[in-house]
Amino acid sequence: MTGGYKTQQKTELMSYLEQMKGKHVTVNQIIEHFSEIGVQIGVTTIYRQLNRLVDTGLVKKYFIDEISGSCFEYVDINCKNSDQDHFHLKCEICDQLIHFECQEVMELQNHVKAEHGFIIDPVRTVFYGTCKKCLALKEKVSD
Amino acid sequence: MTGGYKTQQKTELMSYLEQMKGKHVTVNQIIEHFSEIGVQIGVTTIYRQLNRLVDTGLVKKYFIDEISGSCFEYVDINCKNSDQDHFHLKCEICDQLIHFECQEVMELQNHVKAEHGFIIDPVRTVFYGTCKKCLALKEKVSD
DNA sequence: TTGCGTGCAAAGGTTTTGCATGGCA
DNA sequence: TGCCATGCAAAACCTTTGCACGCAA
Repeated sequence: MTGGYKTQQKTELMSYLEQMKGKHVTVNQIIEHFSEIGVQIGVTTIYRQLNRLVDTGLVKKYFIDEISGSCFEYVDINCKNSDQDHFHLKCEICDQLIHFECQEVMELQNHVKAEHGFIIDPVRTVFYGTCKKCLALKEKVSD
Repeated sequence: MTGGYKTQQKTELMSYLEQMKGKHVTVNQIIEHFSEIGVQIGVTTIYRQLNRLVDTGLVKKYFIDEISGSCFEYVDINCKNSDQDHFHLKCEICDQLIHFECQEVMELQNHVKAEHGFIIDPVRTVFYGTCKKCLALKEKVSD
């Protein structure tokens, strides 16, 4: 699928990414993880594999201001093909990924297409913000 | 307001940021600008002042993957509550980043907050998809 | 055997820090 | 005068690239 040869490093990396599905992972986290479980894998390899995965669309790359360096996230392919019609909300505090089906978003999609000529891709678009729980917690603290 | 002494470098930087209000500015752009108009200002100073401005909330810092390095944008305090919030559209084909102010998105934001208890963060959220030009090109090709 | 994958070392780029100097109040 | 701001140089990062070696097919 990804092409090329099958190596231990690739297998281990994919395994970890799948395990962390729905959460963002930094290169440092990956390095630490492999260090902990005693798997030998070079930084260069991690970067190269991640870039390849991003190119093929299996992994999404994004930036978060509090964290130095970029984050990566495994994208579930099954999700990709089955239901095109839902979006994701992602809480920046607890990292929870929320499946999100909502008529209003569909309408926004139509509006943006009609008025701005832009077609929004639901698979890649993630709404970042603060979820219910974390919001409640936040308000509690500030009291 | 910003505290500290008033220096030529600070004044020049603020002036440029205000002039570029509503647009993203990279450190490189700032350096080039001052080089062009013949104002002496060190890179260190630019970073230090920008960080200070971000801390005070006068400037927002963005991380956008298509650009190496971070982006900064002056926030007009007067408009902070009205129409300062904008989103970004990013074309997955041509990589263009589009500033996007739209009533419908604000409404969606309100809806999601009211119905789903989730507060969408405009700074972090990017709509991925296909822009007008690339869409036209796509359709042309498939004809 | 072929050629991709790996990993070291080095380079490239962005941002921060140490420190001496200069400028504001 | 006192202290903050500046800017050079160097360091600290993150990421990519060159190259030789190893390993999958």
